Amino acid sequence: MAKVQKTIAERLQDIQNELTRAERQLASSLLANYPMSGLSSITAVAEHAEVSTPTVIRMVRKLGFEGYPQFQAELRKELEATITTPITRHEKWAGNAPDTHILNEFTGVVVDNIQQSLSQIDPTVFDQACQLLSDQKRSIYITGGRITRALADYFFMHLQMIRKHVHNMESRSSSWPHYILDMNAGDVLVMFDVRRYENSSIKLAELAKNQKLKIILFTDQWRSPVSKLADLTLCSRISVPSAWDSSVVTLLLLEAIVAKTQKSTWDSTKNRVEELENLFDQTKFFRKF
Amino acid sequence: MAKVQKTIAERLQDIQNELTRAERQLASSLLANYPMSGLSSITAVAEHAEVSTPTVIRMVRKLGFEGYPQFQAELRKELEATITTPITRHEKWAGNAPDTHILNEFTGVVVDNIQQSLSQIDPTVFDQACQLLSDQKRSIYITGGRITRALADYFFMHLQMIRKHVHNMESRSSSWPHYILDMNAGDVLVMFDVRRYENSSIKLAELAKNQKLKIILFTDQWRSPVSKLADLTLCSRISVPSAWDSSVVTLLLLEAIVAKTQKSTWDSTKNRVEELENLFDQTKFFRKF
DNA sequence: CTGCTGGTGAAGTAAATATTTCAGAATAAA
DNA sequence: TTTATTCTGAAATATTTACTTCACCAGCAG
Repeated sequence: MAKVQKTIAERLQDIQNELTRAERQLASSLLANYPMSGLSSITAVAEHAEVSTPTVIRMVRKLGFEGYPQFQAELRKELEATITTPITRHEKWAGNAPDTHILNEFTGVVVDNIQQSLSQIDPTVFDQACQLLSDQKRSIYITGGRITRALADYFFMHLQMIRKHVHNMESRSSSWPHYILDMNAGDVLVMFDVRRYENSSIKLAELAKNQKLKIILFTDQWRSPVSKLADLTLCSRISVPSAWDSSVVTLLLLEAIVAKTQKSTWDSTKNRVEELENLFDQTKFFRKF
Repeated sequence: MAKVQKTIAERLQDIQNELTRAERQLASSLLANYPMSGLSSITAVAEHAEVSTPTVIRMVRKLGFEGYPQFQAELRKELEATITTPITRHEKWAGNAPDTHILNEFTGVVVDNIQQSLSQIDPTVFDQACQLLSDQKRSIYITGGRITRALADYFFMHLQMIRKHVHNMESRSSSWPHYILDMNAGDVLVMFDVRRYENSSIKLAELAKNQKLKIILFTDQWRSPVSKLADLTLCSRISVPSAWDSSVVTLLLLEAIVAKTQKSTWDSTKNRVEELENLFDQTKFFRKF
């Protein structure tokens, strides 16, 4: 079994007696508030320990590094390993596959994306979005682009189960004027726009703003230009090892919004959902199991 | 009481809207593994984010620092405060929300679903599915149910970019005979069927079997009855704290399949994709940024 | 299409950091 | 005291890093 690499701190301790006076002075200064003190420039480190810069270099070489930058890089790596243990890293997701299998690789990145996206989301924005979508006095209009069409459909279908007045806008921008004609101030426009941002989106957002609509935008980490006009923007990380981007995080957000909206409006929507279930049962279109 | 100084991460979040494209790209790169990525030289940071060094300086100035070294010093200070107070265990997904917030609850369950689904997937089944879908001699037919319609559409759109002869079957079962008429032995039928399994799915699967089609089925952990007829079955865990089920894991599988299929057929599909990109460029329908 | 504006990075410059050299200080042994 | 040896930092040099300038190009208003 491979020997675990010693930390720089340990190595410093080990070679203590091979060090000269000035070097020991330096070492003790470094260990004093390890490892932060090693992250500044060689000059700062030398001054802080009250030794000369050549002393720093000589000692670093005794540790086996080629030069100060190499030493510093190692220190950074060490530090990174220390602070990034927030989640137990799954080496493998698909148990039977080697961890180089695309399933494992892909899944790892997606889970990272989830974590990072979530950590950057402002929960009040999320809550406000749910708030707007629960308000039955507002009509909801949903629109997606080439890629996000499917997400828009999915969201539409679920919202439709929860509440009235949900409209799934056609993709063709020529059909938008008809929708816009019907929109009232305070209505909500849900837009999806991810990279290869569509020119038409901006136009639509502007029209909607003129009608005093509230805009909820789902976009990627680089933010569609629509975000300047949107009232609420929710960003997802979408890069994965693939020729195309991932929609997983966005879908997760949509489902979470549906879950919360459904919970908060359960009293008023309970009947609606039950009726729907009955209708499906009656058509014998679905089997129970 | 004095206002607590915001962290650089928070400040970066705050000014997102005032940032330009390249700057956002940089900000996102910095936040990606914050704060370690900010501790190397300006050159390294710029390269890592794939922007130029002037962009780094400009953004750092927008944050109110005089120059990069000042920015870096602040980061170090922040990091020092963090590591000397190791309270920062990541119990939460959405950083600012309490862990009882639905975002955290929901996300936790979804990530569990991902892990469990993946651990139960046979990678050879996954590989075989990719294999079938890469084979340009076979036509592909895709069909989804009420809930899974959006997933089917999403999959269709991506496969269509990769290869020829992909067909998105209408939902109405009355239209299926037309498709079945065109199917040849060896063609592939991709089916989606999750709970509240649809009666019509079984019928379609039987018809397809008669035509000697290969069936790839996406279903839930309890398995649609179609799985008895399917050649390859891929199951996802779908329960979440919501009135409805989650499609996140299924979407993840679809994207992974697309990624692998695209990679394995890249030589032959490269031109197809590039041509497609050109067409989109020519229609000026999308903007570059 | 035309001329603007603002964002961007290549290239050049300034400033620092890192490294080498070397003279002299400190130490130890004769 | 000499003499050899080792250690040290000032100063010179090499290398990187930080910053500035500017031409170019995309996007956009007219």
